Amino acid sequence: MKSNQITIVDIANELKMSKSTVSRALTGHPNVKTETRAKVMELAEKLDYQRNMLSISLITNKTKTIGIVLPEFITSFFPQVVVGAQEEAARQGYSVLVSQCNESYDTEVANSKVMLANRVDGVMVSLTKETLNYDHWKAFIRKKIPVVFFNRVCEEMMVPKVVVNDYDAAFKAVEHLIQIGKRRIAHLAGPSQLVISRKRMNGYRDALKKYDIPIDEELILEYDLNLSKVKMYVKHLMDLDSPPDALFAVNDPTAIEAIQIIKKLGKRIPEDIAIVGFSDNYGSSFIEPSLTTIAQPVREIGRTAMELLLGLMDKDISEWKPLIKTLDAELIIRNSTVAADKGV
Amino acid sequence: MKSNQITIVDIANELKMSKSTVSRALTGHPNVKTETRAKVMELAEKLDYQRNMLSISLITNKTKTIGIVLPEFITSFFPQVVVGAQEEAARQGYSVLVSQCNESYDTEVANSKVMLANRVDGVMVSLTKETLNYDHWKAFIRKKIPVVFFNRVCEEMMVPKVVVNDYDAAFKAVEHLIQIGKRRIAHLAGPSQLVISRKRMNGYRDALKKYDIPIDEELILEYDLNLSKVKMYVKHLMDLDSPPDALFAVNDPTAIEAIQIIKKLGKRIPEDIAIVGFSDNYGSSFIEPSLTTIAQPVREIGRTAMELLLGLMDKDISEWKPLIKTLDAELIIRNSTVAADKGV
DNA sequence: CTGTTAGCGCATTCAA
DNA sequence: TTGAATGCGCTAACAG
Repeated sequence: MKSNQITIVDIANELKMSKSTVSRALTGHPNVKTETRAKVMELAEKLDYQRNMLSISLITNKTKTIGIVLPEFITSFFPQVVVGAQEEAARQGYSVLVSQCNESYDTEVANSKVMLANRVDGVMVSLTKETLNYDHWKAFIRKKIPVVFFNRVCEEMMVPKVVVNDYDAAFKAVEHLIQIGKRRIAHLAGPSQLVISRKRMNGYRDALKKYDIPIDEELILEYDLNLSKVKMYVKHLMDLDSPPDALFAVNDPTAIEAIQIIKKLGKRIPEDIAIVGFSDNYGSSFIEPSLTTIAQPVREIGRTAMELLLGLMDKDISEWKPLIKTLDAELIIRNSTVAADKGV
Repeated sequence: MKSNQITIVDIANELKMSKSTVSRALTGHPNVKTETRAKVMELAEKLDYQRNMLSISLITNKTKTIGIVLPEFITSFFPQVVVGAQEEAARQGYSVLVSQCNESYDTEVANSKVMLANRVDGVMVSLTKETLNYDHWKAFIRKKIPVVFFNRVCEEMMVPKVVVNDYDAAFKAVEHLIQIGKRRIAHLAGPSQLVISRKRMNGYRDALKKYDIPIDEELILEYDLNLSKVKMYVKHLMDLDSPPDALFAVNDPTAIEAIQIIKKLGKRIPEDIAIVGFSDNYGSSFIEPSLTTIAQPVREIGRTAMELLLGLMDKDISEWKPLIKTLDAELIIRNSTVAADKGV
């Protein structure tokens, strides 16, 4: 079926010249008379000619499109990453195909197929919390399509990754809790298949060790990031014979949920229990008490991952270096750990 | 440049049959011997063959891709709409190309060109707050590419649109403020070029009229949705000789900002001033006091818009009906208008 | 049921 | 500097 859009042929006919000349004029080829080029450009403009990327892609075997596959789209984190990534992509003349997986492994696999079918030039991936098998991403490497992971990365694949210093940040967060005098620090951790969960957990453990605080496994709960379960875990912790005096949550949505539950329980934050989150999501600054958390350079993560990915574009697969970029995340101290005295 | 991916030719050669047979087998054409099809499918599976959508699109002149152009990606609203839209698209075998405009008209125009170059089969659009000229979208109609607007719609274009009953919802919100005894109700409105701003404004005005409350233009401020300016507007209102006893904000981010400022000013909410927002964004339920607002069926908006758009796909342009779907938005009453008595 | 041929829109050889 | 011819990977029309 013929397209109903303007093509090079239309321009060529109108101008009574060959398609190849028109093509050359349009693509900025040097061997075209200035006058000819001007005529072509003018008519193209007038007819609102738009290059058909499909045919160009078919020939060049490049689509100038990057796939971005995300675990979810609900928290403010991933959309912001996309903004950074898209900015960098646009700057280098690339479009972006975004898809989110509702934290489902099956959807992730399906989305990876969509990316392949659309012949993206590369993919930027953050894994779902369910993902344990990486064959669908390894297939990209086999087909020489570059993959860059960010945030939720795959450890066993030797490809570039962009992460924040989760370990250090978690360490600092817990150290902060210790420094304000807390000793029974609970950790509501993420699922252990996620590297970030494990790193944050390690930071937590090592901070306690450094200050010779015995690690009480009773205070460490691993959960699947399903927010509706936070209530159960928090209640469980608060019902312990010796309840925690602080809580380090794996992320902000979890911490925010916990704050609301703890307030309903009639406990004071931070006096009875101090709380720290991770990511500085929207809302963390105005929940009461405001949440002490770790701020991640969100857009920067997207921009960097895209930069790394596009950097692989013209290189042979043998030159792909599994560079791991670690960006700094910072502790932001707010009222959930250090109460401000302000009149209400 | 040859692709380094498996093609139909590879399979045909290996199996010593014609490309057309392989193609037919792969696409589920009826006229293929079961045995032949089985052989092809098996080898395709084994070689991890992936159909090249580019060439198919070039032939069929359909990309099975829908563009979604958004004004921003920061508030939780638009990403959620995308989730709904993407679900429906996937259900019907379509991919989605998402781009956001940072509320910039120029970026919107640029993004529309990207969509054209990528030959999307249709676009789902919500305008930036700057957009006053719609030529770039009219060009789509001229090229027979269907356009559906949602949320921030273009009134002068006769295409399908998905909106919520902004007028009614605003009316109900203000009526609610009146019913709890407020009389000097201010409105921090959105830019008047946005239809939603005007509709919400009209709902506000008509509610006051219905209850014979004189409209005080002093209490109506139009602003550009730049949150950093909320402080100025709120202070201005509170400094009036006769300050407002209620505030209807054009959206939740604005209302949340206002709440924080008013609290710092030492005023009580809702006693001194009650506040209502619009959209029920993330955070509105846990800011203190929790925000009375209008809940929009966010995913439903995305799903419906995509449905409308895909519904136009096989139809001739003459059959495109400028159907306007209006979804219901509901008032959610929280503590920013009706204080709950709870011990702290 | 299977093979052959043409062509989608364009960039890119090779000739002129 | 320009034109003619080839083909990217695939589907569809036409034969056999």
